[in-house]
Amino acid sequence: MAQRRSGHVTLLDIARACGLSVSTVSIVLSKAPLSRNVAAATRDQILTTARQLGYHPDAYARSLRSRHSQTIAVLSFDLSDPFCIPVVRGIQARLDSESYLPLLMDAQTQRRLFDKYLNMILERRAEGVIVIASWVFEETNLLADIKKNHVPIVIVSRDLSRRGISSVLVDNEAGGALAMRHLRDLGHRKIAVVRGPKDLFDSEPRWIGIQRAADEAGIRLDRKLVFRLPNLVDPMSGFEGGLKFAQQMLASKRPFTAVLAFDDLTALGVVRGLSEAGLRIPEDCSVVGFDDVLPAAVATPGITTIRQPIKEMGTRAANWMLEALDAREQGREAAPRLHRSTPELVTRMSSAPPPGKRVKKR
Amino acid sequence: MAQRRSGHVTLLDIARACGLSVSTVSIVLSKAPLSRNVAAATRDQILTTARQLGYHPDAYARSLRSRHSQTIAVLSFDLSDPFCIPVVRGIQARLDSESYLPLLMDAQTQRRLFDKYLNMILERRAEGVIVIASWVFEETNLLADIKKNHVPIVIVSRDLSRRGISSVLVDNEAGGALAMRHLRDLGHRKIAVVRGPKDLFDSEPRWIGIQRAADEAGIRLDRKLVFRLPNLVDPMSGFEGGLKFAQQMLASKRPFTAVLAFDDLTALGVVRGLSEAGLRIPEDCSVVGFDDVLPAAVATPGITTIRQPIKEMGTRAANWMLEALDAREQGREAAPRLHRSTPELVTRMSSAPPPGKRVKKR
DNA sequence: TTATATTATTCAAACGATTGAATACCAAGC
DNA sequence: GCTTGGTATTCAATCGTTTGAATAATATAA
Repeated sequence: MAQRRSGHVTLLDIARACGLSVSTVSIVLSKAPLSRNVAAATRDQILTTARQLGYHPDAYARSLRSRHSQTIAVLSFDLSDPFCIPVVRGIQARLDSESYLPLLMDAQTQRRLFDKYLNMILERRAEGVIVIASWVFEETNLLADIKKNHVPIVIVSRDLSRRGISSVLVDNEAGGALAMRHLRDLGHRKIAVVRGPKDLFDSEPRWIGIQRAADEAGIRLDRKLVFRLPNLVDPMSGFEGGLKFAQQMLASKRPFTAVLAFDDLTALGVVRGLSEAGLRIPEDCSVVGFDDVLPAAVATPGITTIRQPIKEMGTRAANWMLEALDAREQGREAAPRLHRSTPELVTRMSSAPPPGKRVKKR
Repeated sequence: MAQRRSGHVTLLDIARACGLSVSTVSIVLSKAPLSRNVAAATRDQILTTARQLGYHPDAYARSLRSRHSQTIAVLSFDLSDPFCIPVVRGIQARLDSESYLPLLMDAQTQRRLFDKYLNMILERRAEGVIVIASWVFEETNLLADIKKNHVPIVIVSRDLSRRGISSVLVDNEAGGALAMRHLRDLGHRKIAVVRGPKDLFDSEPRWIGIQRAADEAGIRLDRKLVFRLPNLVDPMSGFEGGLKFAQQMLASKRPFTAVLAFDDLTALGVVRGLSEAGLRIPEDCSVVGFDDVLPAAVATPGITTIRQPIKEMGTRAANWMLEALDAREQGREAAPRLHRSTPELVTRMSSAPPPGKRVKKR
């Protein structure tokens, strides 16, 4: 384990140990085309000495020279949101077989950190950026710096395709409608709704879908039973919002037999609020969420929800990124794309026919 | 936005645009000591041109030269485990003010990925590694390669201090005892236990603490009501294990009024299993978890649990890392340390006195 | 025997930044 | 007029790797 001035073993160390030049060693260790006419004996000698000395090529030197960082930045707006991890998993799954390293960054819902990481992405010469963000945050020129440097971008959970950025997200409107239709099918007519916060992209289309399906079913939504979450700072605030609004619903004395929540955490908050008031879920009131994240699945009763194919969305984003990188390699510029994944109803235990209308079993 | 052969703006671009040498530009932009005797006019000119051209220093070139990657790797055994994120948050919180970038890596409970990332850590010349791992995985020489290269290591959630690695973890034994004493205080005598899997470091000490507290309270644990989780592959398997064992408990026909679960996900599984059989939590049976992760807090009933100060543990780990880096800077080698955080009982709604023993309110 | 190819290895110039040493300029001191 | 001492800027080497071009040694063809 020969150590030199720097703590790490370099090509030069190996070259010296073998009595060869740095070039030869490099050619062999990086499996360059030329290595096919390096004598087998020499090759073996280099390989074994490298192993003995514990050689690890310096990614910095290599990237500097080769002009490839082999890095794809994954900038998440909030890693503590259970939504993000499956996206990341999907990305990792696709990137695992490639030689790219996903560079995970967590903006923690803070604009300052978002900017800071954007800057690091540029400095670290990431070859592409996958952004997981539902924020609106006046993003007009947030990603401008990235685009200016011709770094391909793919965004998950937000439609920026008209700004020229490839986007993959769930069909929120269809999802909202799906949730509403599920409640209608069960026989509910009086439905409370907790809408998402203003600065979240998903909020509006989901609400539109809900209204559309309500109209189609001839259900009139009681304005007093429609709430709107304040801006979220972390996943817990969705829960707390749901809890608070559940109390308000009850306090309003308006009749309702089901609650359609903006997302799963909100739904869990609603369940808590209603339960504390002595209501049983789903016997006295149904609750439906959105997303299908882990906490919704492991709660009891399990939350009926609209599933986003989260992991698949991540994989798709990674796939597009690889294609964009390929295109750029060939001098082309990949055209921005848009994909709306189809949401899916996951029926768990938090929804059932309204009280006094037990038509289906359970 | 002058682009050169590489897509990025370099010092040379700025130097040319200003009619100065690369050195001067570098000195100004990197705020080197020499910059104090660069004429103010020159300085301004450089600064504004840099901004205009959209200059971002190349981290690779800089690190290669300065021999500092400004990177601390954070290798998590499974990011989808709700335990990991708060640790990461704690690390980020401490590192945010420093110029170090946390390089997040997710081994997804796969040995192969763990190795792969370990290798990347070396290649990317991370200056330190914080490992979040409770695995046993015959780690004898897993981290050997890292140590050989004199990269400081701090491990979270595992005691490797006798192997010379600084370790911060919760006092599992105290936590186990705390949980048991809580149930005893409520009046429980017949308690089922779901032990952790063999290859998880936490399993044994928690079990020891539970037994110790049971002994002290004169509680005899019914062997038929003690279960052991199989090895976990993801957070859901804890849930499924709890669910399955709850069914076995009931099938065994042995009497019990409380369940002490290995962790929160397991506790949630137990709650589900008992609920499906018609038992009410906590009226008919109490359930206690361990860790205090998000799903335990947002479930209804909220899970009574033993809280680990997870974020603080992350912060401490980061702090030690910075100190170790400092020490190394000065040629010293920081001595390995060990900290056992004090666990704390968080009383929620899943625990209450046993049926027929309603002594306390509620 | 000389030219030509093939095989095995090395030279040397990058990549983009940093930095100790060098240079040029100019004023002041003797 | 020559040194001394700032001030302002540049030279040139360096970090560890890659790679097109060059070289050397050997084998094959003419």
